[in-house]
Amino acid sequence: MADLLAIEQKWQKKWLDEKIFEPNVDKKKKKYFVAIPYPYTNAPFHIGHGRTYATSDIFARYRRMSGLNVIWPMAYHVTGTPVLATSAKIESGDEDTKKLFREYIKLHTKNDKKVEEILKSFVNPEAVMSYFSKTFYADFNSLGCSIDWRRQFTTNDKDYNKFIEWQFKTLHKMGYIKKGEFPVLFCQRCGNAVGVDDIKNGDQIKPEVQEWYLWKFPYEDGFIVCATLRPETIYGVTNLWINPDGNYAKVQVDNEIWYIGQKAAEKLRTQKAKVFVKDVFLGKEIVGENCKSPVTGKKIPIFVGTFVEPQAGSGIVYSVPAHAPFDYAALKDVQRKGIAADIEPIVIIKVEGYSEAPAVEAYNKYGIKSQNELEKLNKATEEVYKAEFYSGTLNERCGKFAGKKILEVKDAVVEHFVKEKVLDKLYEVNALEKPVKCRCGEEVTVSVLKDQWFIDYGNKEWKEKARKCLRQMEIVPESSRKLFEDTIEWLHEKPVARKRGLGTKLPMDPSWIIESLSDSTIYMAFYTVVNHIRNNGLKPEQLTENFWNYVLLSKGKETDVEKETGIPKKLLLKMKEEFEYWYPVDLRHTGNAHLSNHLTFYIFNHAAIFPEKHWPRTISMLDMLIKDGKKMSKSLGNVIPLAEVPQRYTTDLFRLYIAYGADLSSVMDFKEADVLALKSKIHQFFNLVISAKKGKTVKPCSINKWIVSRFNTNVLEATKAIESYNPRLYVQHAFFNVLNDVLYYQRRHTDETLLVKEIFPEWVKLLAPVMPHLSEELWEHLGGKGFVSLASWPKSDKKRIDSTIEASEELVSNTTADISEIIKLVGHAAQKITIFVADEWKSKLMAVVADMVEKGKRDFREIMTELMKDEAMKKHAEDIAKIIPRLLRDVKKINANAMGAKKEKELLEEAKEFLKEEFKAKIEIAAEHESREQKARQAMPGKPALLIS
RNA sequence: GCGGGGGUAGCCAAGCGGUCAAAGGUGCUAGGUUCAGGGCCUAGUCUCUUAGUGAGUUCGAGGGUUCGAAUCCCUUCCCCCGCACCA
Repeated sequence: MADLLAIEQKWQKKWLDEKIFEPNVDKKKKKYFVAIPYPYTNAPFHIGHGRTYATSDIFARYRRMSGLNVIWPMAYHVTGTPVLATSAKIESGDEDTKKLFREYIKLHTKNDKKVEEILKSFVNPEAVMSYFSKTFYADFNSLGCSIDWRRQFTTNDKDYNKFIEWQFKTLHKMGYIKKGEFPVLFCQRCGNAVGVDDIKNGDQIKPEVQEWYLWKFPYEDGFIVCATLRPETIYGVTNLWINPDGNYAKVQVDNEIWYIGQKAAEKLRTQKAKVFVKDVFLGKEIVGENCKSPVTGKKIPIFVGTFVEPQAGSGIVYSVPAHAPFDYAALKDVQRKGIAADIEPIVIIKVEGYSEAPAVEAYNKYGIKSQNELEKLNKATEEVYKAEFYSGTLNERCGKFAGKKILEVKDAVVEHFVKEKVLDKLYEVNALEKPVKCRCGEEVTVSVLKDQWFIDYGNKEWKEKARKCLRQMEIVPESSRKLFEDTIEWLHEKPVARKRGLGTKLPMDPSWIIESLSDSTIYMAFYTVVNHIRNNGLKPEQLTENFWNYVLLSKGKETDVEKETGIPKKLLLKMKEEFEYWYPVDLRHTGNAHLSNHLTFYIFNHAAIFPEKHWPRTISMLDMLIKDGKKMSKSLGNVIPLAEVPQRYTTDLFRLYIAYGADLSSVMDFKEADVLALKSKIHQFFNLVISAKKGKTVKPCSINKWIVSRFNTNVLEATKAIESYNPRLYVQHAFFNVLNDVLYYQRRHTDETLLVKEIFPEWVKLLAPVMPHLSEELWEHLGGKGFVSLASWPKSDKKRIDSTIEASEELVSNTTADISEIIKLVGHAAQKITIFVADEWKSKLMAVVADMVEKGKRDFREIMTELMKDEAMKKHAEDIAKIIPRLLRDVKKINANAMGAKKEKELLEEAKEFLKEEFKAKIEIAAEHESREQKARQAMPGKPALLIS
């Protein structure tokens, strides 16, 4: 058995040695830029990464063979906190971390002493980065990836920093970067913002920032503050509800006095500049008093509401009885006690399908009797809110907002009244389970960060540009487009910088570091020039704003830039030329997990900075990879490192399995048993090609025409599949279908000359994208010139695709199958097999019926009449009358392409030897009418009758 | 909650108005093979029937459109993913 691993290593070395994947600007050739997200350097690759990279390589190799000048560069992402965290943990002697990384290192290093040395060096983040970039390089190569390695860099390199600074200055000038307040989940003890990962059971309890709106109702020396999620209902307020036994406080908040729940006052401490409790009181102490509506100035009384939770929101709620079932229920309760008799629900929302006041209607419908019937009230509330939200419109009582749809009015209301200083916000930690605690044990709060830097994906013009960019792009799979559209819509201000981590300093404010999702959006442009920067020893300070403006945006004059930076004009021109040749990115291929962040940012940032001609072309995505039905995870111990792939399976086998195992758009379940089952197919293929014998001449015969036709069909289909980013279908045609055809061909025909001379060289090329190593080896064996990786993609010759000949062979193979079946039923081997070919009139019959059914005529009499117009058919009238109903009942039995009795007989005669061999029996072929056998009458076009004896 | 994707034979997974009892793989069964080493080939694998081209019931469930539906429409149940400051 051939040593496939050795073959693979041999070719990987040759590819690198001969630098065949290092393309240069060639204006005669169309370029194709493949840019796969650079990997993050704090853990080794596993086979999940392998799925992304193997499929990328298939696309890159295909494009290269189809004549494009393909470039696929690669770099390393190191910005952010994870690498720092790793180093910190190693330094602190964290045994779990050490153990984990020791295992990682062992994947590439056998020597134990060396392993420990490397591990020790990891206290330095630089060492972690450089170590993983080296192993990544090795892994990419051992996967056979056709990468141009001249352009590698890390995102912490000085020149890269300069590039990112330029990007952010540019965005800042456009007004897309701004400063503002921002609420975050925060741990007071750690003094840090906390993400889901930093929170105990964070992934399960799903902590989030809940935003409450606070309406300020003027009262005495300040305001009574009510929390709501529906600020637009303010016009319908009749009174306030307060829990009589709840703890409340008179609080100084900045320069105002607020009357609010004590718990709320605590929450405000981390959200407002100044919060000072002046006095405390129980809810009942202000029951019966009045405040004023902040929008109408109307008198608003305060009543007892036992349903009010003092800890939630501000601990005081306002009542909108017309639209909130809870409020109406509470109102009825107090009215029963003879209080508030004069209060009537104020209707402010018009809702389709509801009477005047939806809450009143729901209250009656559910038969609610008190504010304590939580279950019914919650149901009623949900129903009313939904209806109001989707089909409600504010009515004439709502001032300048009258006539607006609820769906659209909220933001406008908020914006207006925040300006009027009667509406404010309160943030609260919300989660499926409370309290929410940091890993350190401290309870998580919401803090409002002042002076936070944002990137404003909410900007209207920018969104419009992003939409336009998306519209022009090809999205694979197309079904994901909607998700992109939605993401573009909901994205808004995103914090763009942090205080911690590696990365580029924000040029507007160097105390901040640009966060790592934001520094990786347009870096593909950097690939096009980084080799020149490095080869010419350009210094970071030479890479000024004007330099980038000139090279990447064609702004300014080279002489001016030369003067400013000292970079020779010639070099500037060269870099600009290179950028303009390679840009835009043609293909970005990555996991669909990146859709709602990275990939959408990629679109946004390109749309902002570059002119339309440099906007990205195609994004293709793939789903994740799981192993034997389970997610791969360290804790399950089922992670297969990519570094083990060559030894464990051989690379081409892995690639074939990855490409074939699942559609890109679905989750791939990696089953080792299936991979190994495929192994035999690869060996079969390899041996088939390598041991085929070549004769001198090819004798024309129909089976030869058949294999040529079939092969051309498969080339056509395989090409279509790979063009539409479907590796699975490509492999099915290029590998499995061709293999099956060749095997069948060999049964039918012993001479292999045609295969060796015409089919195999093309087949090997066809397989080169998915199995590049074996293809190179076989290409060489077959006498191909140069590398198959650089050979031209097989062309499908449509003239040689002959559906008649394929159908003819189907007659033979179907007949073979039928014979086997009957032999099996008979239970003994056949001595003589008689094949009766259907008479000519049956073919005519088929043609006529097919034609009529095609035209929508399926009436028995009509068809019969049509057939009887033909004199020759009349004598078969009785048979015809039996056949037609059968055909009509089951349209697929109509053989519209019947080739005729004569042709059928010829073909079977030609296959006589084959059948004889196959069944070791005497074969006789006869026309239906030549025989008296009853069986003979069963013959139909394309389906001869059989008699076995 | 909002948004997206999906439910196909023992399992995985294609198909997305007729050529569909439904590709391919895997599992299982039978036969063959000068086949020792996780081979290879052929056939079968919803039910019944039959010396094959026959009948019935299937593609989460229930309705509908159509001469015809796994494929289109409606209702319903179930599963997965995203909702950010985290790479």
